[in-house]
Amino acid sequence: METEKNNKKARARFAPSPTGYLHVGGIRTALFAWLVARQSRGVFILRLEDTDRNRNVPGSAEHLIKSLRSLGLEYDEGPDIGGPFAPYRQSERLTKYKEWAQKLIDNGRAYADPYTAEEVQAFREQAQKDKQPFLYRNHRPENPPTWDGTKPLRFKSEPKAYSWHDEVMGDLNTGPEVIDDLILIKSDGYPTYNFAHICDDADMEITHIIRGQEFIASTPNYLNLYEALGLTPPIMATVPHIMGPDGKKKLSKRDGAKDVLDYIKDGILPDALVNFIASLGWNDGTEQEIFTRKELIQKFSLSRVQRSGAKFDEQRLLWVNGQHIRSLSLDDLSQRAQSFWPSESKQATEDYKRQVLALVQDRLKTLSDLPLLTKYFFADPTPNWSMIEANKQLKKLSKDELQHLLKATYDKLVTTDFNMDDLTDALNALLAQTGQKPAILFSIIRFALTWAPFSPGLAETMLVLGKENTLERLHKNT
RNA sequence: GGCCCCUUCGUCUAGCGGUUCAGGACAUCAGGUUCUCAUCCUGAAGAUCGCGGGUUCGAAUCCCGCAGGGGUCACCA
Repeated sequence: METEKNNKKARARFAPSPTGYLHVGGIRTALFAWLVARQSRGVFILRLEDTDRNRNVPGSAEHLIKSLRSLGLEYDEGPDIGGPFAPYRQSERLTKYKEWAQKLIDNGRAYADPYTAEEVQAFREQAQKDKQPFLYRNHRPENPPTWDGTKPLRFKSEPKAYSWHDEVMGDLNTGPEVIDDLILIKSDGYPTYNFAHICDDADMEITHIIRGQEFIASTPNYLNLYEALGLTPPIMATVPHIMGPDGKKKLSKRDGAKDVLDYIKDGILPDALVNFIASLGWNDGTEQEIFTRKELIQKFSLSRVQRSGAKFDEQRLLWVNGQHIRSLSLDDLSQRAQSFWPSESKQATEDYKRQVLALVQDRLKTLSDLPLLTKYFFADPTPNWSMIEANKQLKKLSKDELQHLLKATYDKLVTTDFNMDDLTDALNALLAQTGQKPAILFSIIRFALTWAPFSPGLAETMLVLGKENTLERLHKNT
């Protein structure tokens, strides 16, 4: 059957329900749809599926929108920005669904459901007891009442076998036994997802539906509905779930699936998160692991998406993030780091911060590591001699001996020009002069300057701290 | 229970009948980079390709069973 229509401009939508925040599982279908749209220089659409009034959570639509923007998944049509097929909120499109429903009623393909919810529930329980799948159509009434909007409106299905192509899953087949009379419009007047998404996709000229695995079982029912409405189904792609820590069940909020905005707040770069999520279940067939956004748009293809679920691995996310941080220019990194500096840095100049940043760029796994890594560049560190006790080499020396080494360093540096070459020469000269191993001399100097468990190279650190500051800190510890 | 999908190192994966006693990446461990941490580089360990049958000169790759896992059978999406 057909493969991807990459040459044609896609209209791909992300259609979440505003029922909470977006986690990595949810963002993945958004990302894939976005990639398909951008790849074909087509259109990415956000549509809010808010037809279940009980599940809507106030504020979650705004949160969803913020999440998409934070990740750089900009949409071209959506509830807040409009577009040629507005509105993009299903609760504002009720008349559209009524029109589509009327077509089905007129063709004898929809009818009012005369049963009460309790009666249907009784049928369902009986089926379960008999270990049979529940099919409403086995109870389809012979002479249903006229639909007046107070009862659910059901689709009168025509059971048959289907084969169809899914961009991710390949060719799929089912028999007629899975086709049933779904509810099109609920008794509260709102359409079900099953009906609304088909109407909207048609109205909005959607070309690609990308959705989670849970919809695969109902796809034949949708195909039946498309036929009854005289519609050609869009290209469908079913992506597997991202798995929770146990590796078996899909990742859920219960497993602690984080809000994607929290990753950004924790210093994960949007490009890194996008790279990571894309490569959870997708690769381009080469050994490349790190992709820029541009490369993803070029290389992504639904047909190379994995059919099995993948476990979310935060370790790997951190590695991907580190790779992206390191590939950033200093300018770019400075921009992104702005809100992550420690409070001690308030007085520091931009230029000084840039110098510090250059030293720690290779050491950042996330931007939120910044305070831990840089504090001592902005405020005098507090001496902590227990760190010396814990050091295998230094604990062999007396405090006096250590202070002598610092004094010698001080004296040498007073007459040293603070540039990389002269500092390196001075340190080498001190090694010769004191007869100490680097493991002793450099360690004690590093402690005196930073009192931190780790820091960049000695000469670089002194250079950024500056001569005055370096001498002062050495002096303080003698 | 019916229907559908999935199953390669701990994890993410490459692999589409032979050049693979299965390649890469994360994580782990060891070594190198004048001190630490990190980066970077090198190396090690780690998968009887879920199991059992077939087809074939030859199978992780094709076919059939089985098992395990997942999804679904809502007036939720």
